[in-house]
Amino acid sequence: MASVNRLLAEKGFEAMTVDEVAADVGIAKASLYKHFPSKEELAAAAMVRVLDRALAFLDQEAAREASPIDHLKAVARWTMQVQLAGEMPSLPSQNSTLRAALLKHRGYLDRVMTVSDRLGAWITGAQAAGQIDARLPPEAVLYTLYARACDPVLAFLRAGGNLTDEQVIDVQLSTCFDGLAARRVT
Amino acid sequence: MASVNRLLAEKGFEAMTVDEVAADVGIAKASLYKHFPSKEELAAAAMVRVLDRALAFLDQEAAREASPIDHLKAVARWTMQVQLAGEMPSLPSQNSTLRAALLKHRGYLDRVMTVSDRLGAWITGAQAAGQIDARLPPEAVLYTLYARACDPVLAFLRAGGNLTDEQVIDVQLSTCFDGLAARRVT
DNA sequence: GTCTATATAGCGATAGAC
DNA sequence: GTCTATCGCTATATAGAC
Repeated sequence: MASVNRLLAEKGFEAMTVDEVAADVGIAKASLYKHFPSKEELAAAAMVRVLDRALAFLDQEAAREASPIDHLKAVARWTMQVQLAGEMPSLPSQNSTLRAALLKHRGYLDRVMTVSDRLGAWITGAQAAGQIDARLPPEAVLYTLYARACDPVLAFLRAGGNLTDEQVIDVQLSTCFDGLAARRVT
Repeated sequence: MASVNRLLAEKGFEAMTVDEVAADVGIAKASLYKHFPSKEELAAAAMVRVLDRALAFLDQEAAREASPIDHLKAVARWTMQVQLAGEMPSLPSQNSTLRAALLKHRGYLDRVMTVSDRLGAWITGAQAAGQIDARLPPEAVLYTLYARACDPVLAFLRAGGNLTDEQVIDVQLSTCFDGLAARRVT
């Protein structure tokens, strides 16, 4: 599962081959197919796994005393940390066989819905409290947070070599919540 | 070339097949291979084409009387318009054979460098003028603008059905430059 | 330049022995 | 549950005639 996660993050679904996964795990391809009926199901299991990690983080975060926007920032930070650690399988926004398979996958859809509901509560809470721009559609905020999982800027900034991983995340957290434009009042 | 652009935007490099391109154009696959020596070169030509369109837009924009940040906003808007029009071939941030080919492709690299230089001038100009947050590394701003070309939020917001394409772009322009957090002073 | 036909290779998936 | 061996298909790329 960890191998799939890493390869999926590294190369994407189409470029990842089942042979590679099997080789990385150290078993035969046929053995892998005894556990997962298809490449799509294999990838879906990796997606479910990361969503379970996300749900566990949300539980932990909900127990913490903080304002809605601080919870959202913590979520964004966690998401980017997972991506930089190479453990975030990239979501297929493009049309693909994986996308079709995920849209029929109960376990995946249920988890996405649960995560979205819980983030949605923080988003509307933060908007009501004047912490998140109330003019933005809540879905736009939600999608923007999800997009932190596949933000290509993280890898580019890291590749630049001038910033530590934590600095990269701080920059992106600032860009995400405060924008590129200078703020007259901080 | 337009077919490649569209298919590349729709399905990505790995999922796009040369057969599809040939069928879409209405010629035989072998005929296509008389013009382009490989699938990578075919895709690279599409990338070069969109970069030339970008350079033409930068010329036009440079002739307009405006402050650096307004130029940058216009560029971001143009980029998102092209993406929503289905004419933006997605950049391969992941490892792939295309990425390797592009890194050896003079025409592509030259154009990327030229675009980056011209955007870079506006970025540092906007930072000096206090319009862009001066604490952000200029590369972070540059990469963030490039990332508008493959922002998955655009497609998700459009799929939601509640916003017109122009509204989607306005929301994302606001998110990009002003951030998710509410501004105390606008 | 365009076509038909084909070479070549890699991939997802399966058969069947142990 | 794991293996070796292989099927069937599709993809990139090429040969060679017109």
